[in-house]
Amino acid sequence: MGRPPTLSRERIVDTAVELVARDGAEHLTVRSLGEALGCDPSALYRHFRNVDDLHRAVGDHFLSDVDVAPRARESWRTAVRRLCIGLRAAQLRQPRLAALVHAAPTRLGNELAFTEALFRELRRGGFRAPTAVRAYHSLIELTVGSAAIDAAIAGLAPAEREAEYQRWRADYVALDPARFPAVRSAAPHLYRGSADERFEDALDLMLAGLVARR
Amino acid sequence: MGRPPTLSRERIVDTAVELVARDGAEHLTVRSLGEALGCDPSALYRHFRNVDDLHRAVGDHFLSDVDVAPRARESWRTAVRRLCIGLRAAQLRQPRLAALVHAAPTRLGNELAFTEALFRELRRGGFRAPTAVRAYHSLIELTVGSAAIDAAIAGLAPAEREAEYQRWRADYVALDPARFPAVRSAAPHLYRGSADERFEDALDLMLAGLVARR
DNA sequence: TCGGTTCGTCAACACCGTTGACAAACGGAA
DNA sequence: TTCCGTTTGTCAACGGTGTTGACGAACCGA
Repeated sequence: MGRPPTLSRERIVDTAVELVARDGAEHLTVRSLGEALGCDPSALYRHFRNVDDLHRAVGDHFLSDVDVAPRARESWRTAVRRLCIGLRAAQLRQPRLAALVHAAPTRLGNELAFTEALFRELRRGGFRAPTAVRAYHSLIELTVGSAAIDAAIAGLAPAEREAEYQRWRADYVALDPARFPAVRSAAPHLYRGSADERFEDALDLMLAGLVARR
Repeated sequence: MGRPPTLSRERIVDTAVELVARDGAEHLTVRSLGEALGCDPSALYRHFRNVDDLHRAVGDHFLSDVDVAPRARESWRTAVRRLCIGLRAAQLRQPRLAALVHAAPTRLGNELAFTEALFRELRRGGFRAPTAVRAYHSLIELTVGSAAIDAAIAGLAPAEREAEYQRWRADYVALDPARFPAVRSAAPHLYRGSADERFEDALDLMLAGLVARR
């Protein structure tokens, strides 16, 4: 009964995902999404309470493609590493969500599956409950946290991103060596490579700490 | 020569800090700041290139009370630990503003002083430039990132915060042991203690990794 | 055929950051 | 003293954002 819908939450989310993939997350606006759907922007409010609600749905969609299935012949350490990298990648695919929502765990479908997988691997690594929890919290703090701060820059186009890094580096290189000797000598090496590489560095450091502590 | 200025970067930043403290960082806009200063919003552009420039200046202001002075008889590891904990504390003091700023380093006075101190200690710990930079990036990623995601919950009153943690824990405890065995058995230990303690756990893990790698 | 319901459209509202033209207020030079 | 150049705040506007309420088209059941 009533007018037949041309839109649906699913179609909207799918289009939003395409739009983010094509133009970057910063171009995902109610108006651009309306245009991509061929409808008036305000029509979206028939399916989502507000733009945050929409962002959540899009974020959930991205979280669904983290591969949490156990793999044969994979060490617990490699598995934990892979899980965290996958979580980060999924979160960076929806920056706005990564920056806001991760203050609290959603405790819903995809996130539960991920959490189970992470604890499964930690247990396999020989960590008992209280220690495993501390390791879990540490890994999540690093993975989700770093995704949150990398989200903004990850939304940029590669060329712009590199230009931004270069600008930061230039500022550090230009420092007075008398006042900032340590920073100055480290400056040429700052913000080389990708944020993903820096995250993996940090993750490996933490994993090394975990192994040393076990 | 020229018309005498009624504004200055310092007065603008001070007013912005008051405004953030009173209304929260999400209400810090060019227009509201102009009103608080009793001037036209566009006047701010005589002192800041854009709103990002302003945000960095305000954010840097909050870093001023991190103690970065070197201490006698303090190991590099203890010093690095203290510096990171101090940085986190400063950022959690203005949670919402931290959310605005954390995307990019401010590269201004207080942040430079902090960065210099951190590199000074890492160098003292025997790390050479490229390795020190990787350690620096890892520590910052963890410290700033975890502050970003802890910011929201840190703003709550202690009682509310504990109630929130208990709610999360209850959700995990209520899970079906058949589908989520690993999470279920870890559940009673989740979100015990403070976010600060969990951060220090993670930091110690990373420091242990650093030592192991050195 | 009629009423009720759904849902996309349209026009507006209240914000946001930012810019360019303009005027007021000064110091120095003529 | 007059005039000029410079600084600096004011003003009006532009294009962008999310959001809302009135409206009408399109359908179903009675």
